[in-house]
This record gives sequence, structure tokens and C-alpha cells, in this order.
Amino acid sequence: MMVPMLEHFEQVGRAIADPSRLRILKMLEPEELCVCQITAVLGLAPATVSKHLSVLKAAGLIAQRKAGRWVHYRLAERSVNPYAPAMLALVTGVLDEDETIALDRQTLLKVKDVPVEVLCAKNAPAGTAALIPNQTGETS
Amino acid sequence: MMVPMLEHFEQVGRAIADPSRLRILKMLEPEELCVCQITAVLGLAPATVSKHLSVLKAAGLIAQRKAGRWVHYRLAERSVNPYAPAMLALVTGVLDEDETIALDRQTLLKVKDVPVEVLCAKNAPAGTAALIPNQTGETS
DNA sequence: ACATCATTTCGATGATTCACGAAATGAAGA
DNA sequence: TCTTCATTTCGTGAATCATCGAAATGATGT
Repeated sequence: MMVPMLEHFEQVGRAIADPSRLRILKMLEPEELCVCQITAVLGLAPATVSKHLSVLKAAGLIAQRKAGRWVHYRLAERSVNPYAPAMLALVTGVLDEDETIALDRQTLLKVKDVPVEVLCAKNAPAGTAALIPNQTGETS
Repeated sequence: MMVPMLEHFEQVGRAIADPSRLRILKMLEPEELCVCQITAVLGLAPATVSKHLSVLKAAGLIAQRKAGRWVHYRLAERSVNPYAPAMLALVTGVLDEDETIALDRQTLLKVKDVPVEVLCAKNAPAGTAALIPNQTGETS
């Protein structure tokens, strides 16, 4: 019996080879977050964010925790994928000075000021929509 | 002026997120190799291998050296991409017990027994073709 | 039970990627 | 110069992926 190491490694590799998923990992670095908070920062459709989260989870990079109506994600501490911890350590150590990552952190601060009940409401109460100016960090 | 860190990281990420390219990196780990040797082990079309090598080179993971008619590739020691060394270190430390990687190493031993002039010849001199049984390492 | 709502799954679409044969490149030898 | 040949580039088809809207899921509160 042989473990498919190459496939495992490839899976974590593919998982981090996407800007949105890297932004998610960097966002989760200091603390666990709700899906709607991540969605607010990324500025993507909920379905898209959910897909990204499932890819990261399948790769063993993040873990989820259900709390009532909301689902909270965090960086995985123990993983089924033997290469996840090393890759996670690599990501954790870098990218802090990146333009997009820094902007995401600022946006996240504002997002966390808003109560989750308010943030996730479909009819954003005048001002919440302004919290998602961080589409992809374009600079001309 | 801001360095596009996220893009750089994503580039090395995408470069290693492919089984063929991982096999190439593991092959180059102990020593530099000619393109035709890599092609013989992978069992892919020369054009395909060349493309993979260009991806790895663009990511700063490998470097090339022209020697007459042949081009030799090696793992990059210094790189334009600041994340290449760390990723390279990660790859270097693992996957040694993987089935496909181990088979590649065995195949490489046989390939290196054949002189490069003979190996690269289009009309394989009876026996050279048998050196490429290592397509993808299927085990049902 | 019923309505609400955060999240996920489904299905479709456009963009990217892998793989190949054919043609181009460019160095070596005749 | 002309031929040969290892490698790269080009163009294309098949497969995978990112993204979204719509529908499904599943827990909460009434």
C-alpha cells in the first residue's frame, strides 16, 4: 500500500496557487472568521467564496466550525494532508507587505466593527456596501 | 513603487501545482540534466516538456545553461522571485518516497547509462524506447 | 409548522491550462 | 553554405477552473 504523496502535494499546491485563496489564508492568519466576513472583504459572490473555502478545506489548509446560522473558518492546526502544515507555514511567513493583503487587513478591521447580523443582511443598512472597495487591488 | 508579492507567490505556487513539473524538480534535485533526458523520463512530447521548463524558469525555480546543441537545466540557486527559494526548499525536503518519484529516479539511472548522443537520436537504437515506461505511475 | 437567512450545491459560461504536431530557431558539423 | 538536429515557439483541441445566478440545504426563531 502506497500513499499518493504527489497528489497530496499537488493538491496543496493548487490550493495556494490562486490570489483569492491566498487572500483568504492571510485573512485567517490572525483569527477565525465567518464566511460573510470573508465575502465582504473579497468582494466576490458568496457561491464563489464558498467554493474557494471548500478547495482550501479539501487541501487540509483550513478547518470549519458551525456556530448557529454561521460557519466560521480557521487555519488548520492538524491536517489529513501531510504537506498542509509546511505550506501553511510558508504562506504565514510572507506576503504581509503586499498591497492587496494590507488593504484586506484594513478592510477587515472595518468589517469587524459591524456586527455580524448587520453585515450579513441582504439590504445593507447604508454604509455597509462602502466597506467592500477591495476588489483586486488595481493600481493603474 | 510596490512589488507585486502576491503575483510572485502565486507564480511559484502555480509552477509547483503540476505533477509533471514536480517530477522535473525532483529529478533536478541531485544534478543538472539535459532536456532530452528529462523528456525520456517523463515520456511526454518534447514541446510539452519545453513548456513545463519555461514555466519553472519563469517562476525562478530552475536555471538553464546552453552547452553546444543541448540545454541543461538545474535548480536555481539565486532567483528573481523572492519566494522561489523557500518553495524549492519545501519541495526538496519531501516526496522522496512517492511511487512516481522513486520510479523516475530508477528510470533516470538507466537513461544516464545511455550517452546523450544516442538517447536523443530520433531513430532509437533498439532498447532506448524501453527506457520510458514511467508515464504516470498508475496503480489501479 | 413556517418563514428567514447564511451557506452550500448545481448548472452554465468564459478564461486558463495541458498536451500535441507542425513549423521556427539556432548551434554544430560537413 | 548547407544539412542536421536539439530545443523552442505557434496554433489548436480537450480538459480544468473561476465566477456567477438560481436553487437546495439546514439551522433559527416565531
